Amino acid sequence: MDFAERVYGIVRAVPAGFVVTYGQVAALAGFPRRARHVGQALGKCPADVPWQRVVGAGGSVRVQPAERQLELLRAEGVVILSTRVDLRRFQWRPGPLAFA
DNA sequence: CCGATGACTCACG
DNA sequence: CCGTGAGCCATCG
Repeated sequence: MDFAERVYGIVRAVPAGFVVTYGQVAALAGFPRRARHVGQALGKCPADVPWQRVVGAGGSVRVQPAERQLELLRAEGVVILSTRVDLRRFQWRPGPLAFA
């Protein structure tokens, strides 16, 4: 299982209406220092991967143009506060058995 | 092989 | 809040 595959598996596990950060995904994948590569992998991910649910640390959107991602997130109920996702309420925390 | 690149992050001013 | 700079590291040309 390579890095990208793990990333896709993790992102697919994020429920609609929630988001995770690049660094968080990298850590969950077992590679805490590869936040940048999460983005690289998402750039060419399969269609069934909800890439819009991955944002930068602090809730910032790094995708250009950002409007596209913001639109998809709003559509699933995520509240955007002036170009930033309200992580306080929408960051997903994997439960103990999320990946067992 | 090597340097440039980048959907990152953090510290500082 | 904004810009800078420095670590980071796989991928690309």
